[in-house]
Amino acid sequence: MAREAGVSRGTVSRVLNGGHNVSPTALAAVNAAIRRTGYVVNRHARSLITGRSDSVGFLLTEPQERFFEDPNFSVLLRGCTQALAAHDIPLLLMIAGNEAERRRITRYITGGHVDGVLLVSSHSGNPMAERLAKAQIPVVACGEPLGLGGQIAYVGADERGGARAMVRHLAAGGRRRIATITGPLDTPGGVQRLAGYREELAAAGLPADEALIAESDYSRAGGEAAMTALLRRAPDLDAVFVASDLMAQGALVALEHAGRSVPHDVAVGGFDDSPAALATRPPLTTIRQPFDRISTEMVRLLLARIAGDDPSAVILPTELVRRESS
Amino acid sequence: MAREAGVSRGTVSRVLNGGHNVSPTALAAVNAAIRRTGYVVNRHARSLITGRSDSVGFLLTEPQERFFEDPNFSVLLRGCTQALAAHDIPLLLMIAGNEAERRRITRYITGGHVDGVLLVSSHSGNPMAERLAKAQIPVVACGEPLGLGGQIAYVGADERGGARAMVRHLAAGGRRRIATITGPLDTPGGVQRLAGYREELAAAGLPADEALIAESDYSRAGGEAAMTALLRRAPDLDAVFVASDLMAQGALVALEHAGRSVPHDVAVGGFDDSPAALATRPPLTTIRQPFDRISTEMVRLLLARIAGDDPSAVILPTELVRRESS
DNA sequence: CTGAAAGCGCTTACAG
DNA sequence: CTGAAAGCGCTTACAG
Repeated sequence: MAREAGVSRGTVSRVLNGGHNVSPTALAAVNAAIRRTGYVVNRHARSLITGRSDSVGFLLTEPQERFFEDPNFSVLLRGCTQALAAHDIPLLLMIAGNEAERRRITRYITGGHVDGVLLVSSHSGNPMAERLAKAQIPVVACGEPLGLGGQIAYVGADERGGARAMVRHLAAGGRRRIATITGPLDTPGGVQRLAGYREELAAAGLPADEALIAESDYSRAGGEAAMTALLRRAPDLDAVFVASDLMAQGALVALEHAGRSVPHDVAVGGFDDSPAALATRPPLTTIRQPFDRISTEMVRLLLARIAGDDPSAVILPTELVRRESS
Repeated sequence: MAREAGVSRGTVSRVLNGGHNVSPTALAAVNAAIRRTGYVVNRHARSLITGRSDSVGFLLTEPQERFFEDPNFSVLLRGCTQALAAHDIPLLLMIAGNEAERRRITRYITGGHVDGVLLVSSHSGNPMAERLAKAQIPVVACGEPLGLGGQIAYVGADERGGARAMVRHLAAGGRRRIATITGPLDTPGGVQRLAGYREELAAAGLPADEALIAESDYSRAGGEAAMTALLRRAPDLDAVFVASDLMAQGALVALEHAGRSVPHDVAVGGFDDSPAALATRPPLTTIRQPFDRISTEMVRLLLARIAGDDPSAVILPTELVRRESS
């Protein structure tokens, strides 16, 4: 290659790395030679020197069923792959469903095989975020990692605001006994969406009633079970804000079994605007999470972290999407 | 490391690469030192020598909506990640939704960044398989790549047999006007499942009727549209075999709009046994594709290809799963 | 602005 | 079975 362009290997390398301190003549010669020969740098040789891998990990720490079932993960994964591809950075997919895998993957990551990791998991109790932060690995989480304030960069949606918007919408439709099915209360989404529900109920002058609140697990089956429990505890409910579309799918099944028509008897609101929201009968009114922008921002923050920036947080707005379920 | 174990770097390397030609004493010393220091080989240095990257690509060549919508991809992706993790091989996710991306990724792959690729795409008309094969990249496809017979290893399910089993099941339920919604007829799944439908209809002594056949695109919306068209063309149909669960989800919507009850008026059978099959009302009777085994086999074949084996094909059995839609 | 040289951390013949 | 040595293809001070 150097011979092909009639310059030294050092000059070729300088061209490849930004073209600083290179004369226009040399630059042109090298670029021409690159074009002519289809030369591609050997990433391994480069990484051996620089100590960087020029790749990042997408780490999913969820039990395997969740990944199968919840379309949100695919959406996020695809968005991040795209955003990284624009920088010509490959994404390594890592799935840590249990402690053995978490150990193996931690070893792998701290071994320097990736420059940073995009961490996706609904549960914030999981130990990966902390371990990686301790090992000085640049990490950007999806959603605020509870209890690790400030140590880890993250991108989140305005969960609380979204929840309030949904409850406001249900109340505006004349509903007075508005129930909620929450996500796990050890997850930021679970906590924030419930907080928004409570706030808006108060703002609307509706009484708080713990019988109208059921905690669930973001799964379809969990949503169905929670809805069944709510109907037993509070048969007079006339609306329900379900903290994920997938759980809402389950809730609709329970409502159908109970002979309640949607939205006539019970108005239903979901959260996410995932593909699941279009798969239900009736289609779900829901809160749209801007997954495209979330992925883009996660990648931007991670690249900045890798370049040495301090951790920062980005909160993106959510939006009410009206369909037929309420 | 060599010093730590009191042997030469050559000996350490030999231990790391299988421990051949190493005395038990040296082996023990090296292993102890590894344990003690938490030593991890530098993959880049190793790759620089061996010319291999010790990683493989998972290449998805689908327009982006499909990946969002179709749970089969996630299932496959997860299975392959797991299977590779067992060999400590990272998976690079690559998504080529358009020609520009295909070009970039082809360059990337032929640049030696991965040792082989797992190719997933329903359409066989796409040019990646051929390009990669030409560039001598080990490839294993999911489903038989049409028109590339023998050049490319692949793993598939017994699509035709599955289709036959479903039609047999519908006929056994007393249905006589059995329609079908096919996948795209430039995909192996589209072709094979339709062939199975035709064969079994003939075997059951039921007349063939082209009005009962509608081609679609594996999407939910496509399934809905196709079902609507079928109901118009053949209002007397009493069953429909839909070539994917996602399309069946759409078909159920169309049937509901048309006021046909399932399974009473129309029996519905899907294909895949994807998570979508459990999300419908009623749950779908479907043909189970053994995605777990498919991923495992794809990985096995790819590793064998990389090791120098000739391309081979594996066909896995499918199975009827009875639920409530027929 | 540019070239010669050192060195990144491994693997692999080659002697012994 | 083992060590010394060469070399993989880059990048990066260092002189000039």
